[in-house]
Amino acid sequence: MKALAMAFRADPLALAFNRMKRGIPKLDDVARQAGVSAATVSRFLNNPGIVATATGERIRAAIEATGYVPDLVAGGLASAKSRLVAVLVPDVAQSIFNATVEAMVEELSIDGHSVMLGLTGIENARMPQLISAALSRRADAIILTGILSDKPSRDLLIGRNATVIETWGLPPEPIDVAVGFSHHAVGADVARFLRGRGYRRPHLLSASGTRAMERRQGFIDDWTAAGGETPTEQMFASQTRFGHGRAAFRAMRELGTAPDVVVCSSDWLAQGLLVEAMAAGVKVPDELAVVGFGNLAIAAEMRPTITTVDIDGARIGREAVNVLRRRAAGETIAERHIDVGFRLIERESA
Amino acid sequence: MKALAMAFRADPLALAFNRMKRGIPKLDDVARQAGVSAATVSRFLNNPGIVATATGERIRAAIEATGYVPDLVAGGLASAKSRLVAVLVPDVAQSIFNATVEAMVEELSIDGHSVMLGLTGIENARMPQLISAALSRRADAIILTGILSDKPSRDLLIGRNATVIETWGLPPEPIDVAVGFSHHAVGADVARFLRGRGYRRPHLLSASGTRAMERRQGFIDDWTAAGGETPTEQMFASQTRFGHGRAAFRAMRELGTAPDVVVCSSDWLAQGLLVEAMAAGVKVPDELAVVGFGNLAIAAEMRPTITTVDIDGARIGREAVNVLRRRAAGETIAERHIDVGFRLIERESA
DNA sequence: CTGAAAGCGCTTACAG
DNA sequence: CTGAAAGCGCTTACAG
Repeated sequence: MKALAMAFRADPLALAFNRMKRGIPKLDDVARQAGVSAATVSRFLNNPGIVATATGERIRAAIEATGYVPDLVAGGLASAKSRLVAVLVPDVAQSIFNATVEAMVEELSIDGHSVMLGLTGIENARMPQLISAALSRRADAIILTGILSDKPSRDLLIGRNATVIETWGLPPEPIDVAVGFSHHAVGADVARFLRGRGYRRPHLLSASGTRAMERRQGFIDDWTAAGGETPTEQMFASQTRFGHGRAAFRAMRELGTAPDVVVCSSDWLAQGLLVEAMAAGVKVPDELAVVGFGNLAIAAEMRPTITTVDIDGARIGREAVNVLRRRAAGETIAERHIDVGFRLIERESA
Repeated sequence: MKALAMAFRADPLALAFNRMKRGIPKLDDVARQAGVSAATVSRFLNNPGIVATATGERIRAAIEATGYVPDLVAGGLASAKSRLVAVLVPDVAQSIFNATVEAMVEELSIDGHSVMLGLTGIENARMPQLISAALSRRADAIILTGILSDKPSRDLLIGRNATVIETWGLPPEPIDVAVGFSHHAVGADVARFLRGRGYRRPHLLSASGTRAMERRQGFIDDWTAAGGETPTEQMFASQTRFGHGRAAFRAMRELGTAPDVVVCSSDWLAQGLLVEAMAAGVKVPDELAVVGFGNLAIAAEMRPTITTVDIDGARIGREAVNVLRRRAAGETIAERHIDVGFRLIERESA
């Protein structure tokens, strides 16, 4: 059955025949049925208000009767608006960006936009191909997490005057608009908080990504500026998963000086650490305190609950889409940075 | 700058002017530059082998020189192939389907397909709109998780002879092809396993979704058929998250008869239960055993490690894409069901 | 408020 | 192996 359809594909006449047989109606069919021109049907579809009520009603009935579904591919070509937004994230399996993606997709679909999802992979290796794919599809906008560092891609996008929203960070020179927060400030805030709580020997557990590195630097800058010793630390190649936290716990125990608090670059790390500490009979936070990052659902649910930094990922997604909305409404966006901030959530683990 | 671009949009002449000014090259520009016809450039792009080597080289150089990026919207309209696949899942925030989505996106992008991501929401409420959107975009295929139960959508897809892959289940009558496993069999297997381990008073903790209900039924059928008492149980409205496991633990303690094992419909539930049990000083599995579902990363990382049912979500994604590949290669797919099976993973918690 | 017509940027059967 | 031409299904300025 499918093979048959494929065989037909090659020949336009056969294709037309095939469509007739299968009865996929097009705009013309609706127009004929309603006794109006194709132009009027198109207007009704895109801007019902400008069509006479009676005409509109006939068209509505014709659409219903024919089961017409507009061809957005053809529409996009004709109008130079794709109603498609590319969302590019590193991964989706277990990602801190998932709440952002979810919020974006929901907001965009309210506006009648579709989402083209691209996974850029570790270190954003596939970013250039995905940018190119987004341009190929004539995406109305590209939303990505992190900062676009690939120079050729940047130039391409700037050259095309593309709408690009960078999220989860505030680069000094965004391509277009950035929605995020200062990772450096997060690190500094955590340092200040821990100092206030009387901790003296922090140990940093970080993923090696750009953003985690900025938080780390923020912590170190603030901590040492206040006279603290340079913290001990451990780094992980890529993503920080639960398992790393466990491994880290063991490695930490072999350090010369025992830390009194561990600053983790994700709640997954913090969780892994916690589980391992409990299994080893180490009391948290009395013998070892733990701070996470992200305020994932688990942070509030673990025992002990995890002190962490809350990032409102869904809000980042909504703000990003909101920029697109304002643009679509003709507004010129003056700000190039939209800071959604963050909140340190004090719980039991530190 | 953006507002200016928008102002231009309305007028095609201005648009053409705008493009020239901004220099977005099209196929014709490449053809002119290479001294060949547009048809030949198109052929080179879609099937380099049928173009003479020297010609191809000139075209390649012209593409490079102009910075041409093909317009897949126009191409899609002309060829009736969108190279777009719609992937429809309930959510992406914390979903058991994420590994499947990830694998699909990666495999599809290898084939040069883009992914249109749709979130169907609780109870797949937005499924009909998303099906319609996918058809509007002329998606080459629609991959969805679960079974498509909405009758109008089913009819629409069947009427259009659409390529539809249903995943994570094996419905008796798939629309087209289904890739998944038997949830009933999972439940039965878990029952058999626990009986073999000597457990006598299972307690079922289930989400109310279709698939969880099938596993529950499979458990009950097998358990009672073997002479077991009908298990006690608790149900959750929608998704099963970590927090539910904690709440469930407390509720369970008020039951008349204390269960000796809890069968959870997800690893998140199991994890929540475990955390709460540990906090309450209840020993797992000696005083209370726990079984999860899904074999998420955390299942192997928790202390104690969680006995669960492994579903190879990534494989489901790959198999689904593989069906599309075989179709594209002209193969007729005889099987309507592709069973990827499951594995009970025996760990410490039960 | 509505219609006729041109055009969006490609692909592809046909003919050479 | 290559070109000329028709066509994919819409949108929209123009004219009424």
